[in-house]
Amino acid sequence: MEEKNSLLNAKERSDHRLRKDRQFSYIYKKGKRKSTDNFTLYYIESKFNNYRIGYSISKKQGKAVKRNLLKRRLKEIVRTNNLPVKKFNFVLFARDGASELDFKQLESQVKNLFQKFYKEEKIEKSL
RNA sequence: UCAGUUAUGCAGACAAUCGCAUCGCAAGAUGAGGAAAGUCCGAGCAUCUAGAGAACAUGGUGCAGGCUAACGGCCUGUGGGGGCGACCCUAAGGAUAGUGCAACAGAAAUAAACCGCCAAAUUUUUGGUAAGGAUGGAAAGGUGGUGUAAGAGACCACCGAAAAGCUGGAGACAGCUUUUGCUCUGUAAACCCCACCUGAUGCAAGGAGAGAGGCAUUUGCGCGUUCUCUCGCGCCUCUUUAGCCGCUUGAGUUUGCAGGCAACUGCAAAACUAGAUAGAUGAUUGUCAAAUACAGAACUCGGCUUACAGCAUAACUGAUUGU
RNA sequence: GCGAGCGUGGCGGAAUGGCAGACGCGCUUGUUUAAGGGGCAAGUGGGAAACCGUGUGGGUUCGACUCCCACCGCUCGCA
Repeated sequence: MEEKNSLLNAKERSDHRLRKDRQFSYIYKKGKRKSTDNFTLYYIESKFNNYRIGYSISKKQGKAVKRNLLKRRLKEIVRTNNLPVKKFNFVLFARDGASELDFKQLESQVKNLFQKFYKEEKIEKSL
């Protein structure tokens, strides 16, 4: 099993990222979702013993610098708190106003969002 | 000291922990901008089956000379405009090559008599008159005089305009002289004329590789159109979502010397390492007076335009006070 | 990244360089009706006024929605 996974993920990088448009559309269409004021989390179960996450930030959020900064901060928050769970795929969608928040506000909102997800799926995980 | 003009520079640094991208066996090394932006111009490069010349078409540029690979850029000047000044702004060829347009107002808009003035007749007419009024963005050069019935470049002085000549300058143009009639409204960011330039499409180009279909045996095809010349080739259409190449060292940068008023050029030396593809720089803490503006490479250069916190430096101008 | 187009009342959408807002929809008032709907008539950019108004700022012109330049916003195409 371990071997099979490593084979399947041979081309994947170590950062557990979703990158293909097809994967995004699939999760938007088939997945469940949870929301806070500025974010929506789409998620779906996966058959692999792994997780992957994608970030979506529309052009309405601002110019390139603002969008890049927001995405970096989201990636940092997800990484340091070890939020995602294996056997799931996620899309973290930033809604209007998200780029105006500072790092601490972002962190509390994203944590909140994942807690909602844990509760729904009955996953035991403490932050 | 106050007010101002011009030019230039910086665009956080260092340390610690965790994390990202490229290269590398590894250790490790390197890792966004002055505008990377807008995509407004000019090129390289690639493809359209190759190239040269002429004419036309299309689009563009527009004071002169120079710089440049090139430009609609830059420099030095000329004319015009603004400022006491340092200095700044300027799409600035041609309106006697032709055509078009100029609403409303006004008597009349490129051609004149509405009011007024003068004369004659005489009770509402005729003739003269562009000085004055009124309209307009624009009304037949302007001001003052002579003159006259009243007037008028009809004549005179000064200013202005046009043409010709001479002088200076590389030239744009400037200065001077003479003559002319003051005959000649504005608009070319209206068509246009003149001079010069100009094939199209953009790395989502395209290439390698892979695949499918159609036409056909000497006609056909080959960069907007036509013609001339030299040539070439079986032709046409479509797919390729993943990956590979294109993908970074260049008309480049810095320093020194030399030439040039300058833009810039020549020579010598030195250093050079972003190349991603859901697209790499973040989080936390400490120190510096503070770290905060505009903002993120996407084939590559040269410009232009626009955005911009906090400063720093140099030269110059005007005013005031003191010596 | 590259390319193309658009911007005028509340909405759609006209307007040779010459009174901005034709025309349609909507809205308001009056009238008709027992009432509503419908019909008919009038009005409808902002402002007390001066005046300002065609995305914004300049320019050309006597005069600009229209021509030129720069910027802003929106839409579409190219995988």
